[in-house]
Amino acid sequence: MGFDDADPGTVRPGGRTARVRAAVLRAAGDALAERGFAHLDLADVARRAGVGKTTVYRRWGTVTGLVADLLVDMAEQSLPRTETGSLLGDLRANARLVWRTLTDPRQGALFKAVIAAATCDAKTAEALHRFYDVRVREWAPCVQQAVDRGEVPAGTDPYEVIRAVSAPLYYRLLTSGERLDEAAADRSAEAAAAAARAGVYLRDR
Amino acid sequence: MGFDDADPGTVRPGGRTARVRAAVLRAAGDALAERGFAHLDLADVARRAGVGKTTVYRRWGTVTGLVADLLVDMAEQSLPRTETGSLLGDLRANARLVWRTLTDPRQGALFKAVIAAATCDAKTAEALHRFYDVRVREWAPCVQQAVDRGEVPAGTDPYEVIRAVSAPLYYRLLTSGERLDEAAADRSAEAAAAAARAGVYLRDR
DNA sequence: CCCTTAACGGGTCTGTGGTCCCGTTTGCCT
DNA sequence: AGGCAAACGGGACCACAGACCCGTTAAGGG
Repeated sequence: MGFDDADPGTVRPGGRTARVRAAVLRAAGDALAERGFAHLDLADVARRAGVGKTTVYRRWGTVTGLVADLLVDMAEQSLPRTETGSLLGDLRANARLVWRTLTDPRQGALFKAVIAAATCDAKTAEALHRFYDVRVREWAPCVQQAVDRGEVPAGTDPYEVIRAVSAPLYYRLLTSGERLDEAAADRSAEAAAAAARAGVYLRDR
Repeated sequence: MGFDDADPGTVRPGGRTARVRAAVLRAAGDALAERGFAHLDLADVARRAGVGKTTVYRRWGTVTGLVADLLVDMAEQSLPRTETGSLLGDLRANARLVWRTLTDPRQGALFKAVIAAATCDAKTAEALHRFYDVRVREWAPCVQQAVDRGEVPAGTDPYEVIRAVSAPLYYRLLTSGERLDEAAADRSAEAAAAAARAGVYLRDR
């Protein structure tokens, strides 16, 4: 007795299994970016990946399940942050990175789709939260450095500052028809820096 | 010859037609809040509304089409803003209104679903943009009043300030697992006010 | 207060997204 | 290197979302 049968792909993760996963996730990203979350068909993903559709259904089961795994994969490939020596410079670098990502045709559409998927399924939402957690952690140190330099008050919450940089860009992407431009990115960095200097992001007040 | 046949519901918009629309939109909102965008079934909406499913398919056709009409309806019922006499007070009132909306179980889920739908269809996205445009326009005057009072520099873009208040709340709702609390609402209002005072939202620089 | 016809509703049909079965390939352990 | 079973692949199968047909109800104009 016992739970002999684990999820497919966990017992023999090497060789073919890994190749199949890579091909399917790649295809899923493409399909998601091109056709959007609502029109995603797992059979189409299988076709693009050159894989049997049974395989996709067996290993991922649903669209949201596939997106969740895609997010795990995306979280693993984190880009390193750049350091400029000032808080505003660092935040601006971060804002422009986000801006470039969201305005890139493939990436922008992909992020929209992934966010849509996360609103429809708890597991996927969890994966999305992890993804952003990784990104925020990567950039948070620049705020601590600013505290050490005396640019912002001690006790400033680094995570809140970093999130404040991205928030306006995502909000605009999702709720506004206006084009995201570089000026918007710089503005969001400046706003976050100004608020941080003013002590808005101090912990427990 | 000619395009005699307009969209259903446009030629005889009174009486039964209006009742059906109201019932269906109400049911759609309920279903969307309960089951989410991905699991929305038009036949289920019809059942909840006490209406034939043929009617729903004929008038709205697709899930995203229905959501788009729901957004038009939502945009029409705009709540009046409150005035407190200071920019920070007004922004805080706005932030708390958004916060209350997003943390309300039904409304919060509904907004998530509606945003998800908008990422999947251009028409729906258009409707969503209009919805937020209405909301932002409703609140923008408080920024102009702050300019008149000398609280923020002349040339400050009112729309940018109002959007800056909502952005962190929506960003957190969508990308973070953490609970949205009143403190977060107040912080977003303070951040927007601080950035506005610092001249971050000045037009054309 | 009719008459026209826009709009609704039940019933039926069909295309396709998703499941299942079973034979084949290939990791991985000894 | 050999063998066991994990994972894959093709294709048949099934359930149901969504289209269609046609008879019924009730707006709205004269």
